[in-house]
Amino acid sequence: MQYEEAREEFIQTWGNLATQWGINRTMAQIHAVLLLSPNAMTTDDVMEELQISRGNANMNIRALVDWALVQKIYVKGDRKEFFIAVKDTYTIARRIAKERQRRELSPVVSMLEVLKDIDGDGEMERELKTFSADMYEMTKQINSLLSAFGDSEPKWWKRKLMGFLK
Amino acid sequence: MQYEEAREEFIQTWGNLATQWGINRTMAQIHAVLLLSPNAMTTDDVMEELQISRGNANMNIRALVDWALVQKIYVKGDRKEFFIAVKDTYTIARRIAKERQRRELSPVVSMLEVLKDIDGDGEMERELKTFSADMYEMTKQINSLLSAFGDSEPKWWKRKLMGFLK
DNA sequence: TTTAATTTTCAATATTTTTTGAAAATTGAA
DNA sequence: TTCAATTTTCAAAAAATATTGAAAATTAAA
Repeated sequence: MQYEEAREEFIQTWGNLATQWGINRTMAQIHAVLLLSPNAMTTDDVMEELQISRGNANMNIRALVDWALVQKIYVKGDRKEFFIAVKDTYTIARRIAKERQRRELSPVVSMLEVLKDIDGDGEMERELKTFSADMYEMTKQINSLLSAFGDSEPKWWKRKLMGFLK
Repeated sequence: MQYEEAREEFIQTWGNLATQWGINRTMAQIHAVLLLSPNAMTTDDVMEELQISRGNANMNIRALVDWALVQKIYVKGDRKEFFIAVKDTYTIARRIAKERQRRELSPVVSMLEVLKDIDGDGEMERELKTFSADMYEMTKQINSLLSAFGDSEPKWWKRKLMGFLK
């Protein structure tokens, strides 16, 4: 397989994936472009590469910086900002997990916390209470798992994972 | 907190969550309604409850059945189809994990498999190869983890999770 | 069979999300 | 300071996604 074809494939797949995550396609494509670039890139480089507008590039690069998946670099003698992606795959996974935990899991945990003690004792009420309690227990466990992952070093995590699967 | 308020809160949060998962809001809201219902419901019940059209209800209920989150029930003496949600939280989690694994992880694994052996040995090529190989290793591990989860019983999983977090 | 109840499909419409691009704000060199 | 380079914002436009509702298909009782 030729380089250009492979590169294109990677950028597209990464983008498609993202849309299934509620992340916008362009954000993921920019991430892909930066991941594959050996050098830091400017906003203009990204615009040129993906044929997108300045506003779009700017907003999505910023989102990537917020997610800590991309770092802003200052090159002396140059006014422009340069960007470089974090390349370590475990770090990437941990940061994505952290962000998703914050956006997805946390709201559920808060909701379930409140739902556990609603008034009444009819069939409907019990259905809601039981389900909330069960869900709360599981969600907290998943939450702990993700926190452990987010706080630990790649080496530790790899070892744990191996042990888990053996 | 009053029952109706709690119920509304649950349905809304579940729906919001779904949009961040690339699942449509209505599908999740129907799921929520069925989860909280002590009895099986018909398409008309769901339409009435969420104030949505027949086409919408039909398509999204079918999607829930495809995900194995909802079961179709035949009540004798009644022409209508009834639906009931799977209530066990670990089963729900496993089925969602399975579906997401299929939709999200699998395409990445296939892509990375192909990308590992591209032509050339320049800086760009090496960047792509190294990254693909790293990513492939990690993705396969996550894949194994999810498979283990999907194939195992709640009891086993709970125990494993406890052990992991201790 | 026939027929009415029920489910499914899908083109048209509505809604939501993303993107653009130009104006406003910011930055830092001179 | 001033001013040009650069970044950011955001209203309007475009694109993507979800919903409607009525017609077509299916189903099962009579």
